[in-house]
Amino acid sequence: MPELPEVQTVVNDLNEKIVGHTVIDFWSDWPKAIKNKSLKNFQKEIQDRKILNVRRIGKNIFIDLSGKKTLYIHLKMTGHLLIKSKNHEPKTKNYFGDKVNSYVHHIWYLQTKNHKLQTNLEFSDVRKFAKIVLDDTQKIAKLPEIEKLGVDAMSPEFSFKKFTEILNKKKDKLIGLVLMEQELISGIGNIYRSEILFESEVLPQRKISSLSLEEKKNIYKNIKKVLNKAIKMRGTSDSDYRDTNGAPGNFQKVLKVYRKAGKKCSRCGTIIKRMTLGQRSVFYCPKCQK
DNA sequence: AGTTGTGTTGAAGA
DNA sequence: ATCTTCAACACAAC
Repeated sequence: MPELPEVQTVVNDLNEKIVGHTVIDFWSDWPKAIKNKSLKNFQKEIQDRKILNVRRIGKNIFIDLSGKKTLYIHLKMTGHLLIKSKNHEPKTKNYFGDKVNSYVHHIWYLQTKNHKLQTNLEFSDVRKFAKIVLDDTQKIAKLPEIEKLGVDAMSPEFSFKKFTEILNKKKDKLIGLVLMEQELISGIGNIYRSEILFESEVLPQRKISSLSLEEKKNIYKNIKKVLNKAIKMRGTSDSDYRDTNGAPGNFQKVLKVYRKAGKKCSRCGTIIKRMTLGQRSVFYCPKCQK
């Protein structure tokens, strides 16, 4: 499941590999993913645009194109972008044959100006929940779902003061829910909320109003720490997520509680528990977390 | 072989 | 307003 660290990994890869390339064609067998125009118009409007820059807010990816257009992509649950260069195979092991990478429903055909490099940007998405929008950069920024996004969890603007302000507005809510709410803080999903709260030794079902200053500081610190570590490890490939080479990340190797129900806590040996919070599973150690 | 779990987000229902 | 449920969709696991 792509959350902030996975999306950051993809954005870094795209900036490294496809900036400067021009879109020469586009193919799709699932045009439903394109939210604001027909396949035909999408193809017409993206053609000959140069890729200038790639950025993100929370889990949302923005590919800035020439002519003041932006390609906005949300990977949702199983979406991942693959970069396949025609001219040279990836230096490392080739993962493109893996089943998880085989559900390609959209392809951007790219080319460098001198025609030296031909590259496909392919979008694999088993469950087809992903979203693609192409529009003026300004209009993308004004989309309701973008405009209402909360502060990005890894941005410098997300200070402890800001975190406290957010918490103060949500005193009656549960910390396990607040961490996931994209309109409050953007970027944290189901995997990292469990991991952050484990590291913070706070139970997910705790009410905001019951948290001490010490606990709040601890949670804030661990949001940055856990996400940073996950970015360094190129994200979690618990199920479908893959990087632009089709390769899995590494953070699943160091998960402490996520999907560990029934297993022993790495810190104290107590059996890790699972509960449902906001229609999703949350995992915790009943002894380490208070 | 049918049922269930999986999790992101937006929309619909209460 | 605010909370809860569902729907989008496909597959693995039971």
